[in-house]
Amino acid sequence: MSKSTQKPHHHGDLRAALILSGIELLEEGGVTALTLRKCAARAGVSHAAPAHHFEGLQGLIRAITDRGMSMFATAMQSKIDAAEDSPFPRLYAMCEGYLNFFIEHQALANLMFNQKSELMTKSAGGRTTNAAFNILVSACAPFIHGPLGHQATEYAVWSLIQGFSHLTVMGQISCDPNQPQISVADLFSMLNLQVAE
Amino acid sequence: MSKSTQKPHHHGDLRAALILSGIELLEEGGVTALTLRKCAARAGVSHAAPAHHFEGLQGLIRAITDRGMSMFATAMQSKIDAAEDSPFPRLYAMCEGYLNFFIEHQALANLMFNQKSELMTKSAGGRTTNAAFNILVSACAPFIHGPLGHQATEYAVWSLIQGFSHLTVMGQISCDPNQPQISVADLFSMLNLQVAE
DNA sequence: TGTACATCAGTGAACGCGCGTTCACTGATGTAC
DNA sequence: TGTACATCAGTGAACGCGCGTTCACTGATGTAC
Repeated sequence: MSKSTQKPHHHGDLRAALILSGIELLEEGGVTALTLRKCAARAGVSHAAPAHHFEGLQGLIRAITDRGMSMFATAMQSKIDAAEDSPFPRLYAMCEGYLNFFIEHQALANLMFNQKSELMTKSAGGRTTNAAFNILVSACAPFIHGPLGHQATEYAVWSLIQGFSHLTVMGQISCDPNQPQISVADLFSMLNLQVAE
Repeated sequence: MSKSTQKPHHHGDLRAALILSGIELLEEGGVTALTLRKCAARAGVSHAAPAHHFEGLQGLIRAITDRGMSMFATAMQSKIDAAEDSPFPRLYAMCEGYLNFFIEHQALANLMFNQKSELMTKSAGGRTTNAAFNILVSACAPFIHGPLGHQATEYAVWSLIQGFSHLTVMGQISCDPNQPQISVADLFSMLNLQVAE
């Protein structure tokens, strides 16, 4: 709450600081490096302090996941906003945002996508409270057609970019600059997409 | 080595037993449940015994990964062997083996695919020592064509089935029996594949 | 075939470590009057 | 404006736990002669 330039004795926003510290730890040392004690140390408080803000390590992880999801949505949306306003460029921009997020926040993405959750499962209305998945659904919308409907398109696009991002980050798909690098557009040229009339 | 039906005092094949125990622990409790002490207990030996067979926990994890890769290759190959001997059925069979392995060995698959490794990175000749990836490459071979060559086809197929398997296992893609289930064939009908002449 | 000996796999006690959690406490903040 | 008091965030010592690792040991196995 405090906007004073003096560092208040009562931290001010320890909760946010702990989430940030947690993300840093995650990115430096992977999920095994994420502990309450280390987060507290990095935020400059005693190791017992986090108990006032989170329900154990699981609570912190939940908060980090939420923060990550919002960063993820932002990464995709800002790419889309910078793209030409037509279906293919928007789709590719979304996917580039997806891939970049994985590259820039590898361990965080790993944490987010290695939890059993239904954060991204659609409700009957096709929407969810998860902003990131809604962005993906919107980017796919112009391409929905055929007997398989939206499910095939969305799952194909999602699976393709999820798998590609994951394999890239894990070093399975060559990042060697001497090798010809495959682009998102090249990858998606393999997909049978056309703008529905 | 011993094939005697009597349980020998010197375990006989403790190394293999520890790998098996490790896989069981993994599948029961995820990667955090995988410890040397628990593996030893499950294999019925003292907790110091594994040190004679593995270089620490990392060594055990490496051995489990290797075993997992071989199970993974077998899962795909046996599906292919049971399929009609033509390109599409073989490709779909490979993918079903891929998906089934993830479903049946979730935590093991997770462990295998969340390591930075180049196990599956192709050498210049397009082959690798990894049997699983060679199976995937072979299944893709009939479809290679166009200016993008083998890379686009292989990466698209691999990314698609990897993403789909991962998202399915993580519960992101609905497994609700009331929802229309999307099949591997439906998914791959979205991919622009044709048998090269 | 028998004996002596080296090798090797597994034992069990002990160690230090980092972890999450608890608890009485302190000191700053906010509020009632 | 001032005082009394409740609330709340952070402290620091202490706890028990499971972990990997070490080490002297034991007892079975394999080998040389």
